[in-house]
Amino acid sequence: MADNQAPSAPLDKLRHSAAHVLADAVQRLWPDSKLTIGPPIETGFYYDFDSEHTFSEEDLRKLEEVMAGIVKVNDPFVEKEVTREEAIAYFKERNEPYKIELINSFAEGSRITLHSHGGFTDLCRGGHCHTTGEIKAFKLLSVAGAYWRGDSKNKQLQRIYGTAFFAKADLDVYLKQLEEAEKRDHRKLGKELGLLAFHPYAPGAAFWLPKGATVYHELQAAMRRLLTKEGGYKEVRTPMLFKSKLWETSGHWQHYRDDMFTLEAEGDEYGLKPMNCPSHMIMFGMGLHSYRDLPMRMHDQGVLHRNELSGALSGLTRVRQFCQDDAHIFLRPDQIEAEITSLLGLVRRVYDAFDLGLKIKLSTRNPEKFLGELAQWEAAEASLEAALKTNGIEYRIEPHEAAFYGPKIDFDVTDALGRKWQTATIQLDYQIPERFDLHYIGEDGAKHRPVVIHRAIFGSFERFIALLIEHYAGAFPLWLAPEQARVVVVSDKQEAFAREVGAKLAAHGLRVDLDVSKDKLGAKIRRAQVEKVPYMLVIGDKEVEAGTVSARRRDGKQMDPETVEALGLRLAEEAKPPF
RNA sequence: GCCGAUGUAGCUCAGUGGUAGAGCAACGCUUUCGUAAAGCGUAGGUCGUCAGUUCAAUCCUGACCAUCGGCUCCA
Repeated sequence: MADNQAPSAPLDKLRHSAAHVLADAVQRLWPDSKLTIGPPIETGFYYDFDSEHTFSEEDLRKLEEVMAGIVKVNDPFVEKEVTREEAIAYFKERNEPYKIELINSFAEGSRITLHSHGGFTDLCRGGHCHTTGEIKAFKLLSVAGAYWRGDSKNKQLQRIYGTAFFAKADLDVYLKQLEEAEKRDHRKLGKELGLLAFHPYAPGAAFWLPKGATVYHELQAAMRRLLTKEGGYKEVRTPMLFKSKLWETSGHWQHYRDDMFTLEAEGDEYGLKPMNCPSHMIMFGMGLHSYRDLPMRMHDQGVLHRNELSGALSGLTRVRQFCQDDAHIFLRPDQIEAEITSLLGLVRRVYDAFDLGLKIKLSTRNPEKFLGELAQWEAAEASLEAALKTNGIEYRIEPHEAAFYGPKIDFDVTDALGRKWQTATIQLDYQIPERFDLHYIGEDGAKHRPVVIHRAIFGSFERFIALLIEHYAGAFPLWLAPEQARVVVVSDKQEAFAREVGAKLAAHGLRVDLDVSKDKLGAKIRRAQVEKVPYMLVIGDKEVEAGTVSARRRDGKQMDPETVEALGLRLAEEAKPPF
């Protein structure tokens, strides 16, 4: 814990204390286990161990029992300040090499403290509750692998995740939430609702079934319309496969090759594009551009491939083949701030339409992996930050998280299980125009270097759809619903009229299906509910006689009878994209 | 890629060292029914793949593939 921030919030203190109690329990049951670190996190806490013993799910239950015993004894947490030498001697005697490594990494003159409860002592900056007895409501959740100090070159440790709350009721609420969240998981719902599928022959690449493809296409069309009709963008299409020469020019060969799929043909090496930017640079470079034509905005929904590590793949949120709602904006340096401001507005507008919350971060230069001059980077970072500040946007800085070509503003959405996923991004790039030797003709008649903004609003359609499925729990708003209305007959006597109703609604551009199966009405209603169809139209003798329909909404609400024409107009209006 | 777990019928899941079951779905018949599951019947599986151990492997062992929880990495 020593190299982490000392917890300040009371709940963090409780959880940090729970991590100590866990470490105590682990060493009681498996004394050879070496301690490393164990901080509180947003949803609880974890502790990383280096142990000969492999922790299993059953072990977690045993550990919980031992922890409960420690809690019952109700020992106080006690702090003791020690010198570096004392600390090293203490952990040397206890054979705790990781703790010694931590102590050695502390800056000269650091205050070093030990925290104990009962007979257990850990190197720790502090931030505990008063006694172990306060940790009444806790649960160990899972075991995972984690590298020592977060570096994949280091030894892999075993991480035990847990959570703790002040009250049992709070813990129960949290566990219930986890359960509910699992029901929204896009992988589960994607299968159940027949939206998409995967196959072992194409790991990391989705099969979009008709229903899922509908959602995909609606989103593509909506974004295309927004950007080209209102945003001043032109849509382009570019090749997927390029000779290595391009990737050398773009810098991808040097910085991104491990993530690319490559192949050989006629002795030439090719790479499948992992991003659209290089193709757009080529396009810009094909013509001569006046300063009057800038900003020039190219939108591209092309297919991208990235050779992600097999263990990193995850449903739709992390795939090897995907499309972004990508665009590159070529502009003059004096246009940057206005463009960023308008992009921030665009992102807000789209996410508000979905009622999705965003976390915003400014990712700055990675000192190990960057192209170009330091001064330019600093200028780029400053202009992004200025735009955020002028627009009164709350953000946090993520050091070292920039792309290799420039700093960026990233936008995160949280999934059903509380994991954050990056979606929208706005990246400023002074490097790539340089590498592709791009220029425009200025007012002065001379050549000038444009700046490039890489940006995406949805991010990737795949990831965005995953988040939407979870956000709506599969119950898409009308404009995205694969099947917008279902006409259900009470008995097959009404089939002819039902077909007429279906055809009339379809004529309004609505996606309508008919259920004329022999099941009872209740079964048909249930099926439509389970499939989360937004509107059901039950057609019985009443409807046939009156020549009207009465829609049943997905939430169970029964609408007043109306003509099919009136309903069609109403639904068509509701089915318009919200941006 | 690494650590750990999982893989049985279209789906959800039982199960055993002596070559497998349930519910739902599918199909057939009966029922024509008013807002969340009608009844009966039929069919459906080289138990992820490939090796090995064994008289015998879906079960034990190993390798591989895929998926899941994390780590690393990232839209």
